[in-house]
Amino acid sequence: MPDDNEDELPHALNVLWGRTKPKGRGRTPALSLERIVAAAIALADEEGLAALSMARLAERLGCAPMSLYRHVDGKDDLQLFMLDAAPGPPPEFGAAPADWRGSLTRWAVELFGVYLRHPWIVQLVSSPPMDPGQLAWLDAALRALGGTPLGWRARFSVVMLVLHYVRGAAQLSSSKTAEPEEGSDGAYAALLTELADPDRFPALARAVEAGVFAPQPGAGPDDDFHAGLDHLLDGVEVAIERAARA
Amino acid sequence: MPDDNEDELPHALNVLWGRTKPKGRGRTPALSLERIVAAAIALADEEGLAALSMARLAERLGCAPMSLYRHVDGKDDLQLFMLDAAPGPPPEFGAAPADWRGSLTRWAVELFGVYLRHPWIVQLVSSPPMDPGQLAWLDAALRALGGTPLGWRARFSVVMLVLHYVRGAAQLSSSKTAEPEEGSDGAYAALLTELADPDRFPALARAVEAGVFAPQPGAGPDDDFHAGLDHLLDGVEVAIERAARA
DNA sequence: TACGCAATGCGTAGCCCATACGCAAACTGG
DNA sequence: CCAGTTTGCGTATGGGCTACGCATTGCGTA
Repeated sequence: MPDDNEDELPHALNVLWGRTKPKGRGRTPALSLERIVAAAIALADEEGLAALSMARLAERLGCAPMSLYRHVDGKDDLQLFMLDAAPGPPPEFGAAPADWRGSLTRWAVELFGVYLRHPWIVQLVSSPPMDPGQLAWLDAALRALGGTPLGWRARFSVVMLVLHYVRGAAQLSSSKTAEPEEGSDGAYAALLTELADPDRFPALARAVEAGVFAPQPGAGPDDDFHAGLDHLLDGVEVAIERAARA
Repeated sequence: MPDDNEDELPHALNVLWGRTKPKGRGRTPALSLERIVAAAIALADEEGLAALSMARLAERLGCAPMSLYRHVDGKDDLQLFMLDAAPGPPPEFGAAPADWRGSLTRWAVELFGVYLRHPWIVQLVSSPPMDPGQLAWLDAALRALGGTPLGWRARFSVVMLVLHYVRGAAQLSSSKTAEPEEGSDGAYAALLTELADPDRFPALARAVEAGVFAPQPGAGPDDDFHAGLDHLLDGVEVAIERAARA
């Protein structure tokens, strides 16, 4: 693995961006980077990020733990590969779609779906994205705003706003879905009812009393997400109208 | 530690909410929960969450590793205590402040400061908050909207929106600040310049070209945060005006 | 065909980590 | 002074990541 130094980059990036030697002389590989990454993603999806260890991954692939290190520099590098591959391609729209709000909404909804299917992504993200997979999503979001009068800086700000919201909402949604077996929100609501002393937390007690944390009768789990997203995009719309008048 | 079962709660919560036995008979403690939590917070602040291990924490406290387990049920419980203690008290304002926007802005800015001083908080949050420390912040944010015509459900949605944004912005800001020694953003900008192929990522390439990722000459690091927050609150304002007309 | 190079698979071993268990130490009320 | 109680902590177990080096396998070439 320590073939070239090329940079101080995490090596996963050198591979992801195609800085790789041709190499065709040696033994035929029984393992491949793609298989390793796919197995790692499947394992994290099924049993959570905490269950992802090199040993368990090797077991799932039917190879010895140390064999993985021929294709991956270490666990951190493996996670970089996972972050690149898991989201898949972003939604498609032209360079300057007429309906920025619809495009950005579609982008947000699809990304929300990705995070719900791979909850570990949110826990893993720590540094700014530098891999092709995540940059493609970033580019798509910027393109959704291509028809607006916003400057590049404002567009980026808007995209980050939406991105942060999607991540937060997905994290909240997964944590409520994943834990107990049955009435998941119900447990949290009951606990808050007991803990929210009206003298100490007046507003919270009123909110609990109003049933904010109880599951909505006629609403899916994505309805809260859509409501918040609409608030957010209302603010973006204000900014766009303001920019159009300037 | 396994004194009462009281519930299926993580034990840290039983302590935080005052469900504790008086106990005054035994050996004088050389360690205390407060000292342990404070040392753990300091360690995570200085060397990052990855450097927080029971052994290193004990070393810092001058005791044996296993001594910690007399006061804490395990590492997870310790982290619950840290999450409760680290934020400190939220900003104060009355039950229904006249200036909701100013109040919520102050709340967001202070929370942003908390996250910048304790970057590990964002990495640690996974389940909905149930400790007094975090609930106090939640209550304060709900109170900031006390004078608006929004319903409780809408208020909660707005608070979550702001919370998600603050967390995301703080995570981005810390990851850029923490890594290299000098021109931190510069490195990311240079890398993107090299990687953002205009054919593959047209919008991203244009944004890089426009200097979006270069550090602003006459701007502090919080300016991006404030700009995004204002967009967001513009959207909240739209919702409030809409609710007032109904 | 036979040889050597290149690249892979993987066994061993070292270090760090969380923590169950049980005993020794220290203090207090009677 | 003793019994009871609570704390401090030594030992040991099981798991995790991974540096290192050797055996294995296939290709290109003579």
